[in-house]
Amino acid sequence: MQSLIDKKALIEQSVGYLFEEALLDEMLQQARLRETVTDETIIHVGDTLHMIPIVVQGSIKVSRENPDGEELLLYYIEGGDTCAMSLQCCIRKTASHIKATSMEPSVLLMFPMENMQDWMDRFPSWRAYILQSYHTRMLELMETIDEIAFMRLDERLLKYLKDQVKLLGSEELHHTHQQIADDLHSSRVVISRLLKQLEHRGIVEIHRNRIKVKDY
DNA sequence: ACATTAAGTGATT
DNA sequence: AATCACTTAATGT
Repeated sequence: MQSLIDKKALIEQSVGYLFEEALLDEMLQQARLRETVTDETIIHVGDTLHMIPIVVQGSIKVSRENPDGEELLLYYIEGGDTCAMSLQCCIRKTASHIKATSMEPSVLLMFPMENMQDWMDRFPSWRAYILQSYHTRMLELMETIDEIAFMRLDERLLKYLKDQVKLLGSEELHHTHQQIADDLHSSRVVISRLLKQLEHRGIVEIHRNRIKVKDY
């Protein structure tokens, strides 16, 4: 079966080095593949999750969203990583507090939440992986808080652009100013002006729907 | 040619 | 740094 072979390869390459054979075998049996397109929302605020995702290809951004639909980007998840928050959400069947959006065409492995308690009990490597994930997310969250609290918006914008370039693997970003403003929880006008400044400093080139980061 | 959407700008708070 | 009100530019039909 073609899909089974693909799945095996994907599991091997993305998390093969993390887990023991027995767990990898079970993962192969249980995994469902999910492919996403750019800007597809994977998890909405308020969703209850039944599967826990591991990102194998591409990149996902995780944001906070208030009832008015205003957003703030919290952190990114890329290859081999999971969002530990989704685990708690799965097990306790509580609504998600975050929104997850794929930033590029991505591939996720989805595991039924029925396995979670069992895996936690039987596989030390799985426990370690989940704890590690919590820790990493916590550090990233602190970094984001620092940025919001201590950096000026123009510095934040520049860091955002650099992060996006690194994550997407291209210095050409196909974002509108409005999208950037949403991620940083600012306004389109302000982002346009700051981008213009960066352009004058020779750091970026601005085109419609396209920003080239030259100097990073 | 017209409508729609993205981006630029001056003034005000 | 945000918001308003408006203009200009790019793109789709």
